[in-house]
Amino acid sequence: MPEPQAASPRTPDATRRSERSRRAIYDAALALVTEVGYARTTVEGIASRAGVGKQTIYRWWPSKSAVLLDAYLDLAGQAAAEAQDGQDGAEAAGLPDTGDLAADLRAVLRATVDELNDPRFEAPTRALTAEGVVDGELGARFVERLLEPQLQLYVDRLTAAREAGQVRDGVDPRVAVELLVGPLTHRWLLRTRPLTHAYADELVEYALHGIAPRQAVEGA
Amino acid sequence: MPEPQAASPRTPDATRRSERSRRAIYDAALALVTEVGYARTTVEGIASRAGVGKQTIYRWWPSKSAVLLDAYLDLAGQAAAEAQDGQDGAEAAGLPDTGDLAADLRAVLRATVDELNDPRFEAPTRALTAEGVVDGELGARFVERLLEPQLQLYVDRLTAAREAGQVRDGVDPRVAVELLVGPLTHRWLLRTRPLTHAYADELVEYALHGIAPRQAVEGA
Amino acid sequence: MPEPQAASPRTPDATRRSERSRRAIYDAALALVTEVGYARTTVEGIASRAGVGKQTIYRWWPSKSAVLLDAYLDLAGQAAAEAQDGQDGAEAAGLPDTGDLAADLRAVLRATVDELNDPRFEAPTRALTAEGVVDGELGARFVERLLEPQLQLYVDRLTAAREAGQVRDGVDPRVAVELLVGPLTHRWLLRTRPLTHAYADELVEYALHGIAPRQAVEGA
Amino acid sequence: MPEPQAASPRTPDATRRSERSRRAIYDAALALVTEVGYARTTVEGIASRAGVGKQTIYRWWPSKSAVLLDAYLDLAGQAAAEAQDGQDGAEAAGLPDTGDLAADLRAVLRATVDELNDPRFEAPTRALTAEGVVDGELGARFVERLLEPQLQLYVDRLTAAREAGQVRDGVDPRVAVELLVGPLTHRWLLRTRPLTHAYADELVEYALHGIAPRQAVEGA
DNA sequence: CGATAAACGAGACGGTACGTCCCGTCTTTGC
DNA sequence: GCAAAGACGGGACGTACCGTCTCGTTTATCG
Repeated sequence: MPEPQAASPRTPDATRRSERSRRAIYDAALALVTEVGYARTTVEGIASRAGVGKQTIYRWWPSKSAVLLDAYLDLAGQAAAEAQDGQDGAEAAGLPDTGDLAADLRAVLRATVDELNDPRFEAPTRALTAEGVVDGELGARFVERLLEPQLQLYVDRLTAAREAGQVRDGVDPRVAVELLVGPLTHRWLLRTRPLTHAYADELVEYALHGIAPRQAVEGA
Repeated sequence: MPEPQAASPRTPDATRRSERSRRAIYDAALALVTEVGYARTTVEGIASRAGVGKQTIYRWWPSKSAVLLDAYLDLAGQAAAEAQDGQDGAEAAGLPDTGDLAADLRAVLRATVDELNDPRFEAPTRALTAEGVVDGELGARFVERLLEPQLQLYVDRLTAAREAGQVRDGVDPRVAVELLVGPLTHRWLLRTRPLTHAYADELVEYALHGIAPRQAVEGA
Repeated sequence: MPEPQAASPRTPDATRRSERSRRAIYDAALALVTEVGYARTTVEGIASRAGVGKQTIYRWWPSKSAVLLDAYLDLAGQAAAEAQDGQDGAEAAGLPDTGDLAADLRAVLRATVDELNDPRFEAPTRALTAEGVVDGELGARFVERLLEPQLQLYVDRLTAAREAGQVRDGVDPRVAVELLVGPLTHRWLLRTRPLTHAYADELVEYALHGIAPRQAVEGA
Repeated sequence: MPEPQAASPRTPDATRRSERSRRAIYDAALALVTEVGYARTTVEGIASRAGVGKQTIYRWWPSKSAVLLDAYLDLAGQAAAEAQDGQDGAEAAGLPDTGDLAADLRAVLRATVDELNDPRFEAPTRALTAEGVVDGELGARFVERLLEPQLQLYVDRLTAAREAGQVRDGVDPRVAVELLVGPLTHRWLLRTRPLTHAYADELVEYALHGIAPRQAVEGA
């Protein structure tokens, strides 16, 4: 039953789309970005490596960066699904909550450090971030689809902590999150210093002091 | 063919360099990046706009990004010189030290916010940062020539504060700096939230709490 | 899979063919060639204009030129049928034979001039002729199906004239035909000079002199 | 001293043109047309075979057919120069004039037959003629640069013959030329019959009868 | 002060990739 | 089971820039 309402002139029919090609394009795009870098990755190269016509790429994506974004989201989705399997599965992808806020944050930030240092992720993540810095639209989608959901997990965990009295009233959890994540990102993006577990621990320590209730600090 | 002793063919004679062309190239590069964005700024476009032969660009710079970096450093240098004129001039570009650490940091961070929001700086800064994220070598030069000297000013101010007992012993000033600057950069680069004075103030508050001496907090 | 007795997969069943589509394809092909020229007429364009799937064209024709050839033969057939209605119909499409060879040939050549100048025919005739010049196979079909039958009419008329003593013995009627038709075609194809009735008359005069019996010329 | 008047915006500087590339392009174009035919000759193919950038072709010619036209004119020029060397040289490329008109024309038409049957010329000549049939502008240039000069030689020879009383007064030499050349072209382009010396001789015989003075025929 | 050599403006060159148009094939859906 | 629709792998289009390479033309020391 063809939907008569939708589908403007130049809009292809998504139901006929080749899954095979989509996968091949994702794989080729990620491989090329990793191997030769973003600037030297070309649509033509992706098409040729994926064994696909160029038009098949241009039919579904407007630009190289858009392809890479989807390829990356797909990769992140897979990685998340795998990680999920290691947990009990029921309560989805929340941050751990053992009651020990500092320990929980250290674990998560250390994991983030590891991921950022993982060569499998490094090239595409850098490429997309850089592209998003310059191309507002791509950046917005990147943030919306990937970054914000992740930050929201921190916000949730910190909100819980505040309700448990571990965080000072009046602290904006959003700002608190950025106090942790901002420096990490800064170091990684700008390569000013190596990104280590020790750095993650230090950040957690300073940030938690910064947002702790006054008496909590006193009692420590 | 008499071989002169010095200066191989590939090394142009910098003393004969046309200052006029250099300036025109900087201006054209910055203007184009601002007007059409980094990706659509081309060496050919810069040359044509500057009324300069392409070879004159390739003679002195290896790539588009290198031109832009120099153009940007030139711009930053001018801006710094102007800002300098407002100060007493003798003790160069140190951070203010009124004794009130929080107030000093708020002032500096607010100024940074203003600069990042200045459309005159935004496009080239984003362009160079993004390029540096992906191109390690350019990034390194960008950091070395521009970012590190600035961060060092913070480090100096915080070191002074620590000696004055306003910062907890054992706190790494470098990490403390990143606690302030990292979140700011994060917000600006990724455009997750608007960059305001209020945000700068909040960061200073939380960060200072985080690195304050225990008793200082207690006594507050 | 039950193999039906006749019609291999590659041979579609012509009895089920859609007459409606065939007509629409002919019309679209001729219209496009006339409007945008042969080179910019595409199979996709014909299909879309005819409201027909591309495969419907490829099912029945091997190439763009083959479609156009059939479309043209169809058009020529219609034109011939119309012209026929003006005659007594019984003796089909022979050249007129009033006994005055020169007058008969003038009439026919003038009619040919008019047809070649008819914008309805010009574009497709040029397109097919040009294609046939380069593509031997298409050219052969074009000649066999269209040109040769027409030239044969001239041959017949001239043979009759020779038997009536109006043409010198030993003259090859085929060559004589080309003496008339060749120059006409030459002028039309190569656009060296305008194609007029006067030119047709002149050709008839010279050619008839050329093939006349010696005494006939003497007696004239 | 740069000429300030000439050279509109997008007009390249012809004085800097690479003769090497021009030659390579001509050779590649002619070779490809001969080897794979006009339709399957591509600008990309010519460029690649000539070891030349595509832009170098598009800088100097607007289309594939224009390239081929120039390549062909070059070839024809060379061939003419070679042929010239065989003659006494002084009186350029006029048709022979031995006083025997029929013999002279037979010689020339036979040479034309040989050239049209020469595989070295066949493919490009067909290609250009066909293209000119469809593309009026190219056709006009082809006729002007190549065909008309040749036909003019015939016109000159026939005019001389008329003055010598070998051609009837009142005969238009131009039409007379087409009486000879038209049928030849017709047979060659449309491949209706093989193109032979005998055919050339027959054409000369009939055509000369057609344009002979009345008494001349009588006296023959 | 005039010679000379380097930097300059200009832009042609061999290339690579762009994003688009069609090719001819294949697959899905509906009549 | 043909037909409309159109996605697919592929090839070529004509354009934009790349970075290199001559060209004359300034320009600015040096002999």
